Amino acid sequence: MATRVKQKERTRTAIVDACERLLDRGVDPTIDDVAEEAGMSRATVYRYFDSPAMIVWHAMSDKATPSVEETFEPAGPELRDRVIAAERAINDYIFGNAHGVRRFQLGTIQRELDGTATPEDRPVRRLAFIDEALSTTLGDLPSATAHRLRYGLAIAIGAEALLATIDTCRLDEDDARDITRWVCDALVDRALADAQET
Amino acid sequence: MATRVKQKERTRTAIVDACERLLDRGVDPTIDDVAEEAGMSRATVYRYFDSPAMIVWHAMSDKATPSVEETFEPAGPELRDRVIAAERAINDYIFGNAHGVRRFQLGTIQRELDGTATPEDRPVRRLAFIDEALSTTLGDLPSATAHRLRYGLAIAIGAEALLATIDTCRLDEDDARDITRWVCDALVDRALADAQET
DNA sequence: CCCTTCGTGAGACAGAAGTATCACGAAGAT
DNA sequence: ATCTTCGTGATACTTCTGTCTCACGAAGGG
Repeated sequence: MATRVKQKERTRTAIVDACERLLDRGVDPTIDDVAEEAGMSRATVYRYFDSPAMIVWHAMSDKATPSVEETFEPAGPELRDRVIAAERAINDYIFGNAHGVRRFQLGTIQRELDGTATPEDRPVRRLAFIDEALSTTLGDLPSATAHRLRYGLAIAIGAEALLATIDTCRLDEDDARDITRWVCDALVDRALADAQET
Repeated sequence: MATRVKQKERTRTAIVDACERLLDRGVDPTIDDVAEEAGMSRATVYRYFDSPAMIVWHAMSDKATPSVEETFEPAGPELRDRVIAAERAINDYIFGNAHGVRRFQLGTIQRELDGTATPEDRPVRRLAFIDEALSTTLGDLPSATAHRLRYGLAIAIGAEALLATIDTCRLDEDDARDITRWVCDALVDRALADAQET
């Protein structure tokens, strides 16, 4: 049935691209800003996105993030090294783009409050890195342990750890990074210990 | 020189209380709503708070949370038990009031983006619980280890862990809680191991 | 008890969010 | 080639945010 799919796709992309350009310029875009930058009517933008926060959310989702390949290229097969490589890659990005990350997080929470959160609509980026980190060891871990490690790491690697350490506890960045590394390492220890016991 | 301190205090409290009542009624209050509920002028409310999010933030801060005493009353001196007690108390509250917690978090992030975040303006609640959990063992841990454990736990116990597990990774609540407990336990293991080495 | 100070109320105003309506014109079908 | 469908532009309107001004009146000092 899908009518005028390409046209809609082009419009949607144009909106998100316009928003990205505005974000790069450092402005906090309103719907009007995005509409003007994209060269289209306010009404059209509203047909695609409910709120400015949602456009920003999609624009940030499309932004360049570190690549999984480059991250693990220098890493050996050791679980500990690979996890630390993942921590470094993701948290370098997160802590280095704190402002944009917070804006993105604002969108995530708003989606949840609106009830407009849709599970399938974006893959969780960090999980690609975590899974790659676990890939060499996955066979050696009980599946329950692998599951706990996967999502335990997801708590310590990512935007939420930034919010907890920097924004809430008001640690400085070096301190925060030291702690996230320590947490990741502790989770690896525990996962390996769980594996031994079985 | 503080003039009319009590009057200002009364007005401020009236605003926050009005906001709490509205939140209890399930509405997402606007400034107008709060002003009407508090029986005062919009202008007055604006004199005390920059945005609706900030009123909500303060109202949520004042809401009843579990008490430190009750939480640790049944716990022994064992670090592991005390940490798990803290995890249960805080995360029971967090996961049980997810909606309000998300709204609160919205305010926290917005403060950070606005540059209006003020470190001293609220104590970080979870740290009171974490410190009470560590209190019996603190002498046995190197200070660097205690520091890492304190803030490592702060990542796993609290609103941000809810955001990471439920909202971002879309785990169900039981799964999420199992993982936060496992993370806390792993951090305790690692802290005790660090202490041994020294 | 008076008088200054200052918190408050009332209302105007601008900007942005968000909704609704209608006409236009290009995409897709026959 | 013609007709229908539907995405878009334009525009008006409502609500909320956030700022500002000015007059009132009670608190607190003399």
